[in-house]
Amino acid sequence: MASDHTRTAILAAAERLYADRGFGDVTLRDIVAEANVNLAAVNYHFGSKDELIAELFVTRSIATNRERLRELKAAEEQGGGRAPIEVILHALVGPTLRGCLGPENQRSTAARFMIRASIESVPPIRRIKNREIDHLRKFAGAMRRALPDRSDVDIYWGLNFALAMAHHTIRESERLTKLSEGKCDLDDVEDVVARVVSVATMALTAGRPATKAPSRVAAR
Amino acid sequence: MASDHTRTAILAAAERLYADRGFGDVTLRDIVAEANVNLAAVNYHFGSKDELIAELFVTRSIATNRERLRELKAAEEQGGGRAPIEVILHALVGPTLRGCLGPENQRSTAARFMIRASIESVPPIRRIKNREIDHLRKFAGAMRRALPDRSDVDIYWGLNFALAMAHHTIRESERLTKLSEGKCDLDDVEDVVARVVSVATMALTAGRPATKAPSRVAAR
DNA sequence: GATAGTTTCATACAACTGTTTGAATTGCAA
DNA sequence: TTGCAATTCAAACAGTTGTATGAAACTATC
Repeated sequence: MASDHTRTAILAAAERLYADRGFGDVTLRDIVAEANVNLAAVNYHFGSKDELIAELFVTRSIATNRERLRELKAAEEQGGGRAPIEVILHALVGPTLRGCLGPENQRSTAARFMIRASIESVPPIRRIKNREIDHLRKFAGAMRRALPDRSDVDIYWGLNFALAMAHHTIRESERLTKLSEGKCDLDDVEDVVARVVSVATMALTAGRPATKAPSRVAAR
Repeated sequence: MASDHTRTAILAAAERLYADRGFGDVTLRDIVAEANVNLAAVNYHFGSKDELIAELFVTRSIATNRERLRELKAAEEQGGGRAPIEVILHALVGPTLRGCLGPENQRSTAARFMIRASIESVPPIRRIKNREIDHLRKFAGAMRRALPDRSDVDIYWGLNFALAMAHHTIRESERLTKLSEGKCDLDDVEDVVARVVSVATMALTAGRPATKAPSRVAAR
């Protein structure tokens, strides 16, 4: 019962700070200062710093996965159990990209926190992270249904590359902007999503499905 | 002068530990224990922990970039100043992938350290990292020469996606193995390189070169 | 072999970490 | 109001961190 105000303030402050500065740099004292609560409040309400991080991660993890699965299910139901591969990939990378890119002021703290979590991987998060594999398997299943001719290996590689492009673009968005001298517009989120989905779709549909190596590259 | 033995031992131990466990978890005491030297030796030989990390990163950074550029230059000279895009991409992602994947025992500590550095980005490294942009620009230049019809934007996105796939595959290699139940063979490095190069090539060559969006994706 | 310069070593230091403690304060039910 | 539990708070705790110190052990030159 009670107001829960302190708990909430700690969660919000922690998420914001972790998202901005990473787990390594943020101390409990930083968090309680930002939240305007007493130092001991963290241990009182959460037990330990690790449990605070874990709660943060679990909450956001569930929310993100739910959003992705919602998009996926809607697409599959509409297609009678089989959604186009582009739409599946859209459901996979869209939510995260939309949350982490776009104009500065409308970027979701939650999404930025999740990116941090996927990068820095502190112990409390690493322990939980295995569940995500089950989540990804659902997408692999949908992709298999969309591309019944492709081998499992190709499906998993396509899934891997789709996540790679989405996450890397978010993580290195600053560098890409600088490298391209602003020519790559990271604020146009839907364009970014379209590019990632497009390339991932090509990766999954091009070449001959049967053979192991998807293409030959001149070595010399 | 002198033996330099201590210096070298510290560098080697630090690189190994950082590569394995990340910057956050490894203390100076871990390093000197692994190197069998006295605690004060680090500050004596390097000045500070940050300077040790910086020296490690600079050294490896130069070496990796030199290897990539060597492959690139050889290819361009052989092609009369214009190398095929596949070969350029091969030079870009090949060295890193070869160093970080493959059978456990032959993975290069240096490459794994660089991956850590590209992920955890501690302050001393962040300061140096800007130079890499100049290095990437050389690859962007080569890619532009290989694909004169492509817009700069597409070139940079292709470059970004190529690095994305390479780095993400290395970073999440364990998860990909687990997700695919071993079906994706991360030890077959040349297959991985071929896949990354193949997809990146498609990203750079498919669709119509002129328009901004490389392809349309069904939004519904 | 004495001397000067370099390198090692054990030890101490100050700063910071997450956590604990026990007393004060608050909120609410009887 | 009284009583009791939940919550807040300042202070201290024990552990770890990177760094500094000054004496000891080397190494090479004369």
